[in-house]
Amino acid sequence: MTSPTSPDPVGFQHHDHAACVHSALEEADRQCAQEGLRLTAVRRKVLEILLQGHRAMGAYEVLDILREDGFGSQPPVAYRALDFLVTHGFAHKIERLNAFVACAHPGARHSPAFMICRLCQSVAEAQSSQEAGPLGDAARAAGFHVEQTVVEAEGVCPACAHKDAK
Amino acid sequence: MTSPTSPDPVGFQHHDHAACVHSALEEADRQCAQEGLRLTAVRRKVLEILLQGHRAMGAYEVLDILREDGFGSQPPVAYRALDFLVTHGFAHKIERLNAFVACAHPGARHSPAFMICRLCQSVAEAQSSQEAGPLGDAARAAGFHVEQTVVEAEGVCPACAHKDAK
DNA sequence: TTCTCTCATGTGATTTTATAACATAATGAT
DNA sequence: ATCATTATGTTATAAAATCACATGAGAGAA
Repeated sequence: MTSPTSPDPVGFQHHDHAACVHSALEEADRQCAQEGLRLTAVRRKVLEILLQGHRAMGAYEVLDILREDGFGSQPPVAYRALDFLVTHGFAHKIERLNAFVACAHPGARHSPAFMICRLCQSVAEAQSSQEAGPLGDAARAAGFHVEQTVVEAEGVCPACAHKDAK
Repeated sequence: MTSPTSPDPVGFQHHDHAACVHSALEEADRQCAQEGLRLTAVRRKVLEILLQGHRAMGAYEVLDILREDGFGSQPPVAYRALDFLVTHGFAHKIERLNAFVACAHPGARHSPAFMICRLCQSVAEAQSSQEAGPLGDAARAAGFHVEQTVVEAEGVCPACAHKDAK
C-alpha cells in the first residue's frame, strides 16, 4: 500500500527521528495529564507506532503491529485508539488515503492541511485555518458554519520531483 | 446513510430541479462529443442518478438504482462509471463521506471545495483554487507540486442552523 | 462488408476498511 | 468496598472498493 522504503515521510526534510518520537510521546503524556485524558497503554502504543512509522498508516497496518506487541488483535482495538488520538489532536486521518498519521504540531489548536506525494506516499502537514482561503470565503458567503475541515493536496514532493527530472 | 428527506441539497438554495438535470445532461453530451469521450448509457445514467439525487450518494446507492433500471448490478459497474465521471469533471468524490456528487459547475476547469452539513447531509460546491489560501502557500514554501486537492468543510448549513435555533 | 483492435460492460470472487454488539476488565469517585 | 464510568477484548458483520476474466460494442483499416 505504501512504499516499503518511504524515504522522507511527514515533512519533506530529514530530522532526528528517535528524539522526535520520544519527545512527542512525552508531550502527549503531559497534555493528557493536563486535560484529564487517559493515554492508556494501547493508545500510547498506537501513537508510538504512528510516530515510528512517520507516515500515513492504515488501521490494519497499525493493528498488525499491535498484535505483534501483545495487544488485542481485532479491528476495534486499533480503530478506538485511533479515534481517541484523532479526537484529541494527537493524530489525523488522511481521508484521501484512509490512513492515519501522527500530528506534526501537537498541542497547537489547528486545522491541518496535508501534502501527499503520490510517488513516495510521504505526507507533510501544514497549518491551515478554518476561516482563511477560498473555503472560508465561500462559507461566509453561504452562511455555512464550519466545524472541521479536510484539506489535502495530492501531488509530487520536492524529492521525487528532483528524482523524476533525473 | 443520508436523511430520507434531504431538504435542500447541493447548494443551499432552491432551484428548478428538472431543468437543471436536463440541462446538465445536455451539457455533458456536448462536452463529451467535443472531447471525443464516450458518454455511454451506463455513464449517462449514473450522471443522471447523481443529478436527480442532487446530493452525495454512495456507490452502492447508485448501484441499487442502476440495477432497478436494468443495468449491471455488480459494484464495478457503478465504480467504473463513477470513475469516468470524476476523471472528466462531471462528478466529484466527497472523501469525507465516501460518496459522489454531480458537479455543480460542469465545464469549468476547477478544483472544487465542499461544504457538508452534518445535520441534513446536504453538500454545497464552491469554487476553490490550487494556488490560493494556506495550502497553496504551504505548497509553494515546501516546493510541493500540487496536482489535485481535496477541500471539504463539515459543519452546519444555514437552514439547519436556523432550525436549531428554533 | 468483414476483420480486428480497443475500449466498455457484466459477473463472480475477494480484499480492504470500518462498525455493531456484547462481555469483561480497569479506573476513579464516593 | 461499592458503584458508576470508561476502556478493552472478541465475535460477527457491514460497507466500500478492487481483481480477474469473459463477453460485447464501436471505430478504423483492409
